[in-house]
Amino acid sequence: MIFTSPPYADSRKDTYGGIHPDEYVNWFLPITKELFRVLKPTGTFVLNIKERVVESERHTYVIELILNMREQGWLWTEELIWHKKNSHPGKWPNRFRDAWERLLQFNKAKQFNMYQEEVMVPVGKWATTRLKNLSKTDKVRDPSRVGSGFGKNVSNWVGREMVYPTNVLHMATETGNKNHSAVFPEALPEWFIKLFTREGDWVLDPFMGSGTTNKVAQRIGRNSIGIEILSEYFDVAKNRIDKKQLMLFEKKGKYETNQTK
Amino acid sequence: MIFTSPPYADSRKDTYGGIHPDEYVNWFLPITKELFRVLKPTGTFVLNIKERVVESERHTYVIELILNMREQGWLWTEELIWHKKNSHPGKWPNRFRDAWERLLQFNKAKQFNMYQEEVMVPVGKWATTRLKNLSKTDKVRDPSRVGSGFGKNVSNWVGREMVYPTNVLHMATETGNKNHSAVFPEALPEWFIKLFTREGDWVLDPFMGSGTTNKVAQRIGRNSIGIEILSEYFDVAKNRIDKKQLMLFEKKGKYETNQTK
DNA sequence: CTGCACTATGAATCGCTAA
DNA sequence: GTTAGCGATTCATAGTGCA
Repeated sequence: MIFTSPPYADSRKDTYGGIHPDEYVNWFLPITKELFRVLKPTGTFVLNIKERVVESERHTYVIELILNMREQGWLWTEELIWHKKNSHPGKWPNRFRDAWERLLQFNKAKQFNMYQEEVMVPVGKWATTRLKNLSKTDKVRDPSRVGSGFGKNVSNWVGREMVYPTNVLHMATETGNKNHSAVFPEALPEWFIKLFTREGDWVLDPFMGSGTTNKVAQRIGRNSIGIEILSEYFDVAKNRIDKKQLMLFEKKGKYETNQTK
Repeated sequence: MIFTSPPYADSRKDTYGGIHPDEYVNWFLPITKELFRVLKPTGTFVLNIKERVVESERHTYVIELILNMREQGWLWTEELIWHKKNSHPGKWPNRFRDAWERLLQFNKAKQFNMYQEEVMVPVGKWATTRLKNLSKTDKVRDPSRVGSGFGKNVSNWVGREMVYPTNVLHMATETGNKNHSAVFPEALPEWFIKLFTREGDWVLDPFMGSGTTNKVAQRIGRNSIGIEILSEYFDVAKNRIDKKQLMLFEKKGKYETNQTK
């Protein structure tokens, strides 16, 4: 799988060079093309992104990116929401605090690897009271009154302690650490790595930053690759990841590089 | 303001005729053009919508609609999230339960009416413990470590009981009632009506359905207009809205109509 | 009047089978 | 070969009724 949180348009000018929102799509598409090339057919690409406000409007580069990636062959399977429970406070005259980001799920084929049992969550408190005494209809399949075809057999739920999650993830941002300005919590890549890979599988983060994705991958027994253009971040990542795993990073040799800002 | 939840593409085949996802944008654009015409310059249009899954992919009609509406002159000011706490259960091999919908905010100008104090929420429990003992840095403006220009003065929060909300709304869908298949909770239009209008202002719902928006508008002292093509829904709405308010609905006369399914 | 027990149902999606 | 129809699956909430 590929999990990444690329530099947001213009928002990290001091650290990453800052891509202008209007140029963002054209800057990113050559990269997604390579990601499409290297991802296995059963793999998944999860892109954590959010559009900036430009001149009082949400900029359209994210939704344009989706449309263009579909032209490259990507399937836009799903969009999950990361609800940032402890988002920055603040007050603006025309909007409220931005407390969510997109987690765009792309695939190469309709059939892909997904291990839903790995991310189950505890059932809600309602279950303890609801399932204490079952009525007669609770013990058989009870079809919906509106004829939707929906039905339920409540007795199937007795003893169940874990249920499947929804496509809304509630996670707090991590605070107070790292020399890296775009910090997502470890729980975020961990959730997707567990969901879309098994032990020994490979995880790629093409915008490694301080290496959170790779650190998590290492901790839960996945192989991983990180790519990072800035040596400051690379140094941070090196200190966070087990040394014996760094062979690929440390490879010697000269490389041809394009000129970049 | 305009608040509406149009028929979702194809999803209510039995009740609304069902617009095919591929035709959805072309079907909706003439309507948004008229909405643009009638909305005041300081007004706001809030569109509650979510894309269907078509052949294992999220369909692109919503994001295409955003792009096309901007061509009409609309500003895409913000996208808020409605987190549906009690979303439909269900299990699928390739996705989880869909627990959120989009609330797209469009405006005609950068300056619009917004009454943020009307939707403040109680401060979280963190305040009672966090503010009990203030450190030295808590009492002055403490700039962000990442150089974002953000700063905070914690002592400003002492004694505050209400705070501004975020752009993520947590509300349960309404259950067990109504002869209308697409029920959003009254709290949803209520939040936006309070935020974007004052008493006596006008609220329009061009897809009235069972009249939830109009009922709420009436309860909190706003004038409202609802438009509904199906007489069954109109009858439901009539029973939910105070009779003396129905003059506009009851207007006599024959109308020219286009042929519709 | 409060609390508890119980019931109904909500913008769903996938895959198989029959037409 | 394509499409339409149907069965299977599964949480959390609000409302009602009764003690």
